[in-house]
Amino acid sequence: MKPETYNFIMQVFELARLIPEGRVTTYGAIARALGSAKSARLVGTAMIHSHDPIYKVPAHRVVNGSGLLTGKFHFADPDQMQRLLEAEGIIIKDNQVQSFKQLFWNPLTEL
DNA sequence: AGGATGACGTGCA
DNA sequence: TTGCACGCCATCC
Repeated sequence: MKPETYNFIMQVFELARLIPEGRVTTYGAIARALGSAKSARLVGTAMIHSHDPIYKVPAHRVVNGSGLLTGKFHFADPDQMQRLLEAEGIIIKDNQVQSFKQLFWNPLTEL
């Protein structure tokens, strides 16, 4: 893996760790916060590497722009993402975060 | 080396 | 409002 990419992934991880409990953010928001607005997909790609617990990344708090749990199948157990969110008080229905707009944490305006 | 793929987002019908 | 096509760019095959 290229050094710059590794850096990018590290930045994604660091930002993701700042997401407050009970709040969620999106791949696009993280991409913009890191200055790569057009690379939202890379954030998703980066999150795949977050499965390792040494990174301590709350990957479950990152959803797509519609508040959908698109990455749930990348967890050890597909239901884990929803359970983790519900454990933080977030309501999930049909793979979608309820009151997403209120729970959304914008790294640009709230950091 | 080159094409397909994807934890995305936006625009348009 | 819902669905689909297209742009992005690192990774995978």
